Amino acid sequence: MSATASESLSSQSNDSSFESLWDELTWRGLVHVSTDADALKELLEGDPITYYCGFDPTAPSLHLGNLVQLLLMRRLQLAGHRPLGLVGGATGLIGDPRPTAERTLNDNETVAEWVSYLQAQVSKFLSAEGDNAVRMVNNLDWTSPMSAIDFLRDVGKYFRVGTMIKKDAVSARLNSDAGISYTEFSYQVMQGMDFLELYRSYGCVLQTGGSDQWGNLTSGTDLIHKAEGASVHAIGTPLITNSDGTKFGKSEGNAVWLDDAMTSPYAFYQFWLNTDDADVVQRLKIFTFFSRERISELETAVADAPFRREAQKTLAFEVTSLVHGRDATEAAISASAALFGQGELASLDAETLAAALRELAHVESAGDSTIVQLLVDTKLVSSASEARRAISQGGVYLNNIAVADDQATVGSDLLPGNVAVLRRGKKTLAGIFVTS
RNA sequence: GGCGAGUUACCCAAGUGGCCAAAGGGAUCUGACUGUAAAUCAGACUGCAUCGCAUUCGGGGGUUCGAAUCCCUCACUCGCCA
Repeated sequence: MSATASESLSSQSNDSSFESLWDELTWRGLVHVSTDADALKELLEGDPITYYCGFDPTAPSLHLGNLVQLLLMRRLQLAGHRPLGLVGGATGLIGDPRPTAERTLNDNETVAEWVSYLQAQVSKFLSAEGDNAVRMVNNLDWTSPMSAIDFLRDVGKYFRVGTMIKKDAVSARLNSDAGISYTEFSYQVMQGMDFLELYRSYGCVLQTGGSDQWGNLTSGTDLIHKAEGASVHAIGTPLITNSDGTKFGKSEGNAVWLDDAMTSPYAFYQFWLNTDDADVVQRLKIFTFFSRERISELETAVADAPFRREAQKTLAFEVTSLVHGRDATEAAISASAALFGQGELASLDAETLAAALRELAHVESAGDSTIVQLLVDTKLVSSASEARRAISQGGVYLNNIAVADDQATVGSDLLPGNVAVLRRGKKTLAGIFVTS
């Protein structure tokens, strides 16, 4: 990821036209469930509080679902509150129960490595300056020294199994064929313990997370209530869904990652650019710092001139800049313009074309490679059979010309700079750099 | 510990000896229509290859000319009873 974080951090602000931060958060649709709303509203308007949100190292990078949390944290920080960024070095070793099936355990070294990656990513989205600078914590630090006896006596006693099995995540698993291991069953206890620890060490009184984490969030508030007699708070953000019912945050079946090595800035930009009309306003509210006035303008633009896709373009620009920085975003836009522009590919100059192709999946190849092979090499398809199938369905294009023959090669009909653009379907592209 | 039920392709789910590479639905992909949108309609959807071949129905072994389908065994899951 680029190092342009501070530049965009300093340009961010909450919308001052709202009476309170709470009103803005609810307007943006960021609150799906919470503890007592009136109390929370009052709390957020008062003196700075300390709050936290946890991220488990289940992959080498955070993804778009996590971005919702990061931006919520940032909004709270902008209002003067003090963030704790928790990366779950301990909880990541246990595994949060998914509704469908047991997780595969990752080994300690892998998890430790992922912890360091996630810490760097979280840090990027929160300011490290001022008296409410972000502080990073790792639950391995207080979990690891604890003995099993201490855990069961000091923490376990506060947890009732009846309550634990009623949590959605657990009951879903108990009612499924997959069942649940004691390991994952214990997850909510560990997360509850985190909140208690942060309450004691930092005076942390608010935890945020996805609504699918609600059971884990309340496990913390309940524990603090019992162990310390204090009332603390939790906010659960909604699950972001697409209006057509599909899962948000998937591109070509893959998760959209924040790490530019896992999802290129070009692919990231394209993901946002392809947002449905029906979803774009909601996305602007959640993923940008635009004021409600600005968002309202864009909403009008979608209604009046949907074909111009102004809202999508603005959204894509904003979010890509936020995550990858301005320079990478400009490059992604240039590449998009070159590849999806109205003009002939052949009329582009070699420099522009090469730069655009480097934003895509690309390979070097000899001129006599078959199109089928290149489709496979560029990962545009996953097998030679699929490549032939795609060609016979008329879904493969070389330099915008449909490929009819599955024996075809790149040939000599190249674009300036000895390159070719391979396309599958309407918008899945790859670059070919011909070497000989 | 005892008894019963189950494990099918990305997901759900049919199939109980040959007509099963395996019904149906969802997801996904492609085409048409479009705005690099949605909805709709059509097609595709194990792999390699020119009718064909190879591998697949939890793992392993067996019966049979032939098994996802029958037998043995191991693993895992669910339920009831202890």
